[in-house]
Amino acid sequence: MPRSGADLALLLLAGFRSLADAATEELARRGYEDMRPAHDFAMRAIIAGADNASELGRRLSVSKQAAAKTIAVLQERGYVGRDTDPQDARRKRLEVTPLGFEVLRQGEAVFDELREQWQRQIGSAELASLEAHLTTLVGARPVRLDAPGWTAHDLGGPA
Amino acid sequence: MPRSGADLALLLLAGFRSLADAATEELARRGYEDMRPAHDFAMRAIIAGADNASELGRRLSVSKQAAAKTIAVLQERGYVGRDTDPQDARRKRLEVTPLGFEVLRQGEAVFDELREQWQRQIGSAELASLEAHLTTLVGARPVRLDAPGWTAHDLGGPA
DNA sequence: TCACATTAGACAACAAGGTTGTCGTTGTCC
DNA sequence: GGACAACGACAACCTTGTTGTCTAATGTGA
Repeated sequence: MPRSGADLALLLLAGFRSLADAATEELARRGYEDMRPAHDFAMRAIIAGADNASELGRRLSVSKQAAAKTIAVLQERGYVGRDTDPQDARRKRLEVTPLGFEVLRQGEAVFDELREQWQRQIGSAELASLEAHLTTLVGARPVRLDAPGWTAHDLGGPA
Repeated sequence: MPRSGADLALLLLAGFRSLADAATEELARRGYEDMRPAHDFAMRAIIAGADNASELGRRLSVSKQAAAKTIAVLQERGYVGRDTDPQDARRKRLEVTPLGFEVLRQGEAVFDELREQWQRQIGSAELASLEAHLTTLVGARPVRLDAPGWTAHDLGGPA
């Protein structure tokens, strides 16, 4: 049982990686290779209204150039489409394709399965309370997505 | 309250980032700029016996070349020293310097403070149970540090 | 209406932290 | 002694970020 604060941090990271790695693996098994959480986040942001690169960058707290790179990947794989905005010739309007929606749907299903596994392991009430407590803690000191950055190395994993 | 598996994953990530960001900020405030969790992990591994680059790579589930790069940074900042091994001329023996130990000590103090904050927020018993449950879950499906990599972008933050 | 500031997106250069592959040197084992 | 393993160094490259600069399009205020 961890006692130090550092152990607690590591535990949270391990929990996240455990879920995320399993999800990525399963998604790859289902034919969606190289899907990464960031792609998921980006697509959701696009759906939520960030329909151009600059806006997407702002939503993800990332430079517009970085957002453009992510979009390029997503577009290459057919998950998002892009066409010029009739209202503003500077903009390229983004939209998630049916294939993109399919990936999102499957990703959600995979995560839900993983959560059910956890529920079976520690019990429904316990998992719910764990989530509730974490929500309290995180809510009290909200994640600063614009905080100093973390890289794969920081997070204990190879890239 | 989160219900989906994806929300759970995000919650864990948010928890980690919340702690880690706060710790890095505080450490920077105390004069240790550019300290990253990876540096901390690496130093601990060195202390735990990974006293050469190849071994450090293995412990961190990272290539020996990547480990060497991390060591170079740590050495440059005076946190670790290196000298040739009298027993084996191929090896360069690593050792954490007093300055390195000082950073580790302060890092620990910072994390412990953060943990205490959390304890005050949700209660000692609750935090302990959260940790215990997470340990169970993570232990049951151990974090694969050699799994497909996660980058800062994946983790929702800029680099 | 015209000048000026702002914005979108493209492109280039670079940083950090990884990867693989190669190589020379050193150790170990039969 | 010779084959093989392992250490560290070096180089090339990938990914995901970052700035900075540029052009084209748009908005705005005198």
